Amino acid sequence: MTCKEATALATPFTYELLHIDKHSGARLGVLHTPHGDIPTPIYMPVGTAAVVKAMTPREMEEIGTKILLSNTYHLHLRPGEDLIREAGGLHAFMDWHGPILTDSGGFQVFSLAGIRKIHEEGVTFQSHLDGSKQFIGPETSMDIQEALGSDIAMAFDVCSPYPCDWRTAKEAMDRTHRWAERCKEHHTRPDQALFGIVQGAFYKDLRVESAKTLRDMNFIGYGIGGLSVGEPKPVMYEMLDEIRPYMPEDKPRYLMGVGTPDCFIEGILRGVDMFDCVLATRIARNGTVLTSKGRVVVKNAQYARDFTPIDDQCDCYACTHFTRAYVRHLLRSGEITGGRLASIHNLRFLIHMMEEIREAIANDSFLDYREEFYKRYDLTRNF
RNA sequence: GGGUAGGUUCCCGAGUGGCCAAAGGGAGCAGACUGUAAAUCUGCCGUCACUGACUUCGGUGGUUCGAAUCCACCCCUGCCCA
Repeated sequence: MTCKEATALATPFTYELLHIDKHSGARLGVLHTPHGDIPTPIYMPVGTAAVVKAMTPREMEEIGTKILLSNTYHLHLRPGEDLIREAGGLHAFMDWHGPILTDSGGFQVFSLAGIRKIHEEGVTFQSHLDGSKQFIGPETSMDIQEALGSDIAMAFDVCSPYPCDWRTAKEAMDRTHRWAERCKEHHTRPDQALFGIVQGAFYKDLRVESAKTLRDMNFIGYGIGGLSVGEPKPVMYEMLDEIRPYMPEDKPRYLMGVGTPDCFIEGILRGVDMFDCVLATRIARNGTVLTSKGRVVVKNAQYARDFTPIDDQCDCYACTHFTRAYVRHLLRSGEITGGRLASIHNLRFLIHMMEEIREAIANDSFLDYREEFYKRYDLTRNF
């Protein structure tokens, strides 16, 4: 046994598959991390800049958050990982003592496409903050994530757009695999798990190849990247169906960036364990809330005199104390509290949904839950 | 009473003979948002029978081929003097 293998055995990370729903195949599990256990399936709220926008860690805890996301690229540029290390790591810095997953910066290579150049070595880009020239490669990303001290680090990947021709998708995928190898090679922290990321755009052969290749690299868990980048939902579901047979049963699967209620259900049905998404908090600040009956653009005029809660089925602070009319008033007045209340609600909505889903899976009734959901939830406006 | 600045589409405000249904804000209305360059962005915002027509820039009358823009008088508002 090599030293590295010994460390791997000693790693405080384990995924336990607790139960598989008899009828749907949905997975119920738990991920043990140094900062606590995470029941799966799980929704992970996103705190890009070491904060879930408009929320305090105490509030995150109150709504039942089990794990947060943060971001390598953004924290690297500001305030810098050295400062965060000096502060005692990301957990101490932001006063969140539960598990944290950091995205590698790979998505920013994709979303900030206009100001970067991808080479084999890594990515050179212009800082979106001050225009200065920057570089992040697989090793840099690992160094930053280790300095941040997140519980789960993601490999530095190349996310291709939709649509994307096969050759470009293949190149992005191959590079993702080479970079995954380099990430694994460079990564040292035994108290931090490293997840590889499946790519392959919207080509079944590539997705399968990617899933197999990464499986053979033996990561602790697997991200499924490059989805929900503008493709129709059925296309995404098809990709999930395709790779499922090649995803290790005993490892967690994380569908990156996905976060509408219906995508949760369809993802879980296809074996996904983890999700993250900015949608809930972003649409909240922009005046839309999620409810058990579907989305409600609460800032619209029709709710001016609606003195009922955002969602009468919800137990969150916003729903148990305030009305749609009031939240709408705050949102329209540009009052920070409007975005805060809507964020509290939307996050709680998704977290609570996952709680219900886990219970349904435990009872082998996930298909019934799914049917009920589609019956009551209006999807005519996309999510 | 005298002087002076001004009255523009819901509000503020630009326009000072045709390119003006009239810049730009704001407000309002709606849409978008899926590993957060997002408390952001986009569209509409006089009326209608909407690739066109009609009504509008304090009021009335006038000059002109043509007026929110020029002239006369009137009404109103701010400021200064008495």
